[in-house]
Amino acid sequence: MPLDDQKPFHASNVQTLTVLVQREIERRILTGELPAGERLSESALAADMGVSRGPVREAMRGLQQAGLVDIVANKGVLVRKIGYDEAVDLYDLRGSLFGFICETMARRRTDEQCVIFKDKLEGMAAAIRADDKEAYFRTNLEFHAAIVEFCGNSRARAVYEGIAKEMHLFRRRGLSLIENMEASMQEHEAIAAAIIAGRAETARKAGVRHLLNGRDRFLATLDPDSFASGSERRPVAAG
Amino acid sequence: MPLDDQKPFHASNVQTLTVLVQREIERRILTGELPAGERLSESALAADMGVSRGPVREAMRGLQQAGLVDIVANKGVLVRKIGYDEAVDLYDLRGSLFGFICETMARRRTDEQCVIFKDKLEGMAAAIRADDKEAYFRTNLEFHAAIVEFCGNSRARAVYEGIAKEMHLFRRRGLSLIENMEASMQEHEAIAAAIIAGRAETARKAGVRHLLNGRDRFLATLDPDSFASGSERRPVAAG
DNA sequence: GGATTGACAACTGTTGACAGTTTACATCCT
DNA sequence: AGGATGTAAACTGTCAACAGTTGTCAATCC
Repeated sequence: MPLDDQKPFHASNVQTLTVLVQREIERRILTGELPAGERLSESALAADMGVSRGPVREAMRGLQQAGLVDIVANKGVLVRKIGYDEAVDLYDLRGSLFGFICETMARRRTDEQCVIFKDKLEGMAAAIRADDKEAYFRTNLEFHAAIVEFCGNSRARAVYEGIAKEMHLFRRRGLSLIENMEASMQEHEAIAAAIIAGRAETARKAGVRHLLNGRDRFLATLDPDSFASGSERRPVAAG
Repeated sequence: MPLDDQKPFHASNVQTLTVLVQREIERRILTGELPAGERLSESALAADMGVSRGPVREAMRGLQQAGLVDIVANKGVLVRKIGYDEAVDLYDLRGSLFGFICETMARRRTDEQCVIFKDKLEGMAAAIRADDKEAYFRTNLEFHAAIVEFCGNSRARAVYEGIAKEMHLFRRRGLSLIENMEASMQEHEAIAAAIIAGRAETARKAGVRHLLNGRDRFLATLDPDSFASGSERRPVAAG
């Protein structure tokens, strides 16, 4: 079982190979180890991980449904390649989902959640005072994760996280640390304030705006020609 | 190949058994032929469809990612059972998605789309005048499908349709024809007017409201105890 | 009588092998 | 020389068999 060599005593090997394989391939895709557009060979992957082709094929089926790979009959499986327009679409969709999640948390939040929530916020503020971009990046992730977790709508959470993973397929060119921490922080404070106050619609708008701002910041740093090297549309749309 | 016996001349059998099997099982689940909570035996399904277990297992993996079944290691696969709270969550999420889709179509709509769109609307109006509930139900579906297609955000469309499928897991108790056609029609007209006028935010709100009204109409017809016969939470939440 | 234990049956997880398709390459014809 | 054609290698799709686990049921022990 070459996938996890160190096998703790009673680690209860109740983990299917398929799950392990899927997780591993997903990791390789998300880290860019397997770049977008790459053609994946079942045999090669199976041999590389020391398993047979069955689990690999099953894992592929899961990754396809998650939108990380495309499967073409009798040809193979390709790491999905996302064009400019699709990237914009994904940002918009994710923004809408995040807005919904903020709105939902604003409706359902509990007191203890608010406490933890304020903690994350303070963590980010501290990172700004220390001018520690790395720490800000980390607490920023925690802040977002907290919202998504606390919203309490588990299906929304799963969909949101799926879209987020999918976006790694194109965001992996210069892993944008946040440049303008102050602006980002203001948006976070607006979100947090609305959620804590229980103002659902305000929270929604703040959440959407935050992610759309992120979208624009990202697209601004981008030469559109760096996209669409595949079979993609041009930046006509989204008007 | 017992699944599709009639094989047209050059129908290019470039269809994987896995896809066929997945579609068939999905159909059985969506029609209620395989009820929620049912335990699915790979061997039985494989034998029933005249294929081996491999394609069936792969299909299951896809259905799991789609949220239609749960897979438990070494025990089997269960048709997913959705509790009351989860149903509410799904309605909310779907409503938000539909709002986003309406908003997006309002931004991107073309003239010819508007023409087709008005056609569907007129079809519904005609069904109301004829007091033909069945026809209204059908054109209603077409109306919704048109919006989802015309919004142009293919990922949003896929996610939305996935959630819609998932909701068949609990909506299948009395397949609600629309009782109050007039109220429903007014909401449709509000959506259509906003989309045609290009008022994105208005369209979004109208879309969300339409689906939330549908949610409330559905929940009202429901004895909460008819749910949650599984391992589910109670209607405590959503406050 | 009730609980525990052990064996058996059924099923899932995984593998290796076979069949059909695609793709690349070398050969042949124009 | 350039293009078409046929062949072979590589890979995917599918299957049948093996190994390991789970759950059941009966026999045994307290």
